[in-house]
Amino acid sequence: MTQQTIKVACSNCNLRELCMPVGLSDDQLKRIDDVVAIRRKIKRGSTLFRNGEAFTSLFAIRTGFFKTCVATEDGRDQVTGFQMAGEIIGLDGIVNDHHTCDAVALEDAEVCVMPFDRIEELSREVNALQNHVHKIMSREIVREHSVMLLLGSMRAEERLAAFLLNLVQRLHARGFSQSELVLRMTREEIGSYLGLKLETVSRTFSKFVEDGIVEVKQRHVRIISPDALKRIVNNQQACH
Amino acid sequence: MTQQTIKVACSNCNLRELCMPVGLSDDQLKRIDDVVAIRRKIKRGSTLFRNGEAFTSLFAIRTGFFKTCVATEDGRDQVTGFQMAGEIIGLDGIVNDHHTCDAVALEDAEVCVMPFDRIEELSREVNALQNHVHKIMSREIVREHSVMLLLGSMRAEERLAAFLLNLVQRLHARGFSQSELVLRMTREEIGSYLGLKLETVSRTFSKFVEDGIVEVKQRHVRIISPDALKRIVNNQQACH
DNA sequence: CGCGTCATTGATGTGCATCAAGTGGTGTGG
DNA sequence: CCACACCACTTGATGCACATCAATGACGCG
Repeated sequence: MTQQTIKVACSNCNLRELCMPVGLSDDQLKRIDDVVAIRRKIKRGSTLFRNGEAFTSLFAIRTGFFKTCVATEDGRDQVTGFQMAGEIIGLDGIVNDHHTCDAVALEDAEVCVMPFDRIEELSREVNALQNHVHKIMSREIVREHSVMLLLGSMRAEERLAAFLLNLVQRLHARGFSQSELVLRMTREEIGSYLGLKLETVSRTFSKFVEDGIVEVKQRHVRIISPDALKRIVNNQQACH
Repeated sequence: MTQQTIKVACSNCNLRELCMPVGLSDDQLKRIDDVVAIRRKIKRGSTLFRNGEAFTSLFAIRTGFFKTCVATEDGRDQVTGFQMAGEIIGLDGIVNDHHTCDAVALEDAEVCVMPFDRIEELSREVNALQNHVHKIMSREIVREHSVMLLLGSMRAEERLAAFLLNLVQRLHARGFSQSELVLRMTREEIGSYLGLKLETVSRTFSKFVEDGIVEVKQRHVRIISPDALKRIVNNQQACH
């Protein structure tokens, strides 16, 4: 099992504003340092947790990129999300004390391990932490609403456009380019997330290239016209 | 605005085991009574809350049946869930202090209003309540995962079969029949939830009737062979 | 260099959407 | 109490978006 542990602190972590509530006192921050006691390294392709495993901790992604996926007994599976630095995974495990999906590293990754009983304990005392936990879970619920809207009512082009815009927006919030990105997942994984087959994802990319909306070279994508993507998502005519 | 308030208590509510944590002391129960201070009646067709409205409270459904739906600017919308007695709605509002979906009563309904700041306050002191809130939110996340799986990878028959089984299972947990149910929503609303058009929902119902799996008379549905429905969901051959 | 993985592109098939007509149940007002 | 209007639903005919099947091409790695 690929696992390695490192002791570290949130108080001087540059992702703090993504994971943690703002406006904490030094004392509160130090107490949170004690909760986030350990880091763990995950090799590309291996799992952080699997469906059925006991739930003990939430994980804050420090570096790397994950996918989460659910499966049915008959072998169908579906990517439910892609997660990047500063995002929290493992929330699915709270309700039944075991995980109900797999979390797979799409590149070498490092996560902060946050034992959930410690989080509950501390959030009873630090109001900002309590509210922060609630907001993180609510945010995930709202995100999933928008995925349901996408899966239930959008066409292939709209889905891929929404996907690209969402990805680049989250990367931009982390200091990356607004227009260039490197996909960490395969066409098949994108398709699974968007409810499409990989061929359809590939064809839709090609169509966007033809239309001059993006440039694609393998997994490198450059968005030439974000406005065109937005118009596609919003189901509007191309106005040229 | 259709709104009427009534003062009541959880401590003698017959839905308590659905909404509330178990194993509370009398003292803790009494304090929760103070949080769940008022009830509100909602007429069929009117909204409990709307997208954009300020979020202040969660709602526990006491009687009646709701749908929640999200919408895009360009007019598309999607039912994200159907909720019945004992279930909690409004979780979407926590993250940004305003609601991001509409909650519409599909029949005359009554809800318990639970101001969220009071919930946070009390759950700092009552561990069981804190954990209960976390579990409710996690359960919603897991439920949405299964809807994503449904929308992303199931065919029409599988979707409708899964929908019926889920509905009847929840009704059964509330003391209703395992085999008979009355749909509170239109074919169009079912379709919106399942990512299908109303005609497809209707045709799929007809197919199930032809196959002797269910009887349908208007919104009255009797499930003749739950096993056949399960086989459809699990994508198995009809065995005989 | 050769193999495996991932991606692209074309040809064909199909499940569901769309368009359209008709039915039945319900509520309303004369 | 009946006639009418309206809405939800059903069913049929047709079309289309995406799936499926298949062949080929581009990297990357041992």
